[in-house]
Amino acid sequence: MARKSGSNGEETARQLRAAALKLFSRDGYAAVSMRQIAREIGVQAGALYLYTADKQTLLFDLLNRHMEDLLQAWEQTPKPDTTDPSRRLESFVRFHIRFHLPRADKVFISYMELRNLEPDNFARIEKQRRKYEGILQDILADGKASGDFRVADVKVATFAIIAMLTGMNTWYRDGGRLSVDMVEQIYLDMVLSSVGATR
Amino acid sequence: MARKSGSNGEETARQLRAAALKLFSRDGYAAVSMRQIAREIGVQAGALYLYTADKQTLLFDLLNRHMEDLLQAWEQTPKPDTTDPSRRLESFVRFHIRFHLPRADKVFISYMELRNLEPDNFARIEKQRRKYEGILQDILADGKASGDFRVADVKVATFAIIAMLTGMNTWYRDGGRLSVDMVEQIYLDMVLSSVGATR
DNA sequence: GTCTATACGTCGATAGAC
DNA sequence: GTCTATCGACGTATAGAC
Repeated sequence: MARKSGSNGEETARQLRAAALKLFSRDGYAAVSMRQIAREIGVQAGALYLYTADKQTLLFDLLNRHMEDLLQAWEQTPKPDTTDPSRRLESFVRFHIRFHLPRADKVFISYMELRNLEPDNFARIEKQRRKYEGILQDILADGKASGDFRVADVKVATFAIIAMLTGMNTWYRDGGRLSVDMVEQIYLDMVLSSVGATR
Repeated sequence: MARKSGSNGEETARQLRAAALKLFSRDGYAAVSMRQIAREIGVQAGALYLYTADKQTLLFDLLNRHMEDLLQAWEQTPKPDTTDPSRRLESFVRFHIRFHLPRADKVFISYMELRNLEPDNFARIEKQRRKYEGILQDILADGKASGDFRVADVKVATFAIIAMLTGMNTWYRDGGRLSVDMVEQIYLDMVLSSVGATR
């Protein structure tokens, strides 16, 4: 199974994605060269092309994997055994925070480097993003219909809540003043309040 | 006063900033070349260096001017003649939306290109940003102290509200489904609710 | 699987003519 | 104030040796 030498196709491919993620998130896609990425993992620039068709594909793979992981993680999250919109919203908010907080780099490039995707790749990522937003949008729509939420516009509320939650990544740091649990509770309270959820 | 020829120092400098803003916001600082900017305003690349020391200074000037405009605009905004925290928060929210919505490009690069600032420049912009956030933070702290707001953590609430509001720029387009006034009212309601403001 | 070498283009910035 | 010409460095990507 494993190769005998210090090199291994799968392992190098993994290192390549890790190095690209690190450098893209720190310096930005356009500012990072294939030479830098190669240096980071200790190979020559030419060798990278054994693992990726080109730089653009490397970026797309990172974003695509991230969105697939996100959607799959939601699928596999146990759902509350209730139709109560407030409990469903709570479940979504807690999931969102717990998925996004430990993945700051991936979340960051998924937002910042969208414009560096070629049109076809951009469309594919956007489709996944809309699917994720649709989860929240459905919860808000149900809560509005049932009278549990006071929401003037479901689409706007969806954008507002996602922006609020994802903004957490810009300031949260491990070992800071607040624990993940505390932050989670604070944001949960604000989100529920913002849609007038009965508490 | 005005020069007689087709060229004019002040005017060219203005065109330079406008072209840089347009291209940086569309393609990103790192992806835009000085040659592209020069082509955009119809001069040669070398001529740009009459108006800016280098590319980095050009970026810093854009961000610095934007932050100065923001802080100055707030200074000049009439304040409600009341100490009611809800009215002060309303005033801030309306100001934020009306200032940011028509300046999508500047807001965008002020956030996206922060990492392309050299350390000294970054520190200066961050200082201005913190000053702006302090305005909201003070309002929330006062509202919490007076019992008008239910806010678990003032700093977190500040970040959450600014993220929610600024996120508007990622989706709002002129001539869309909702007018500025409608969007303003929707966000205002959500912000007030999120801090449990008495309404 | 990784290397060296290289093709070929573009970069930021400067020098000096006009 | 703008131009042309140019420097030296670096960019992505490929070819072919080992």
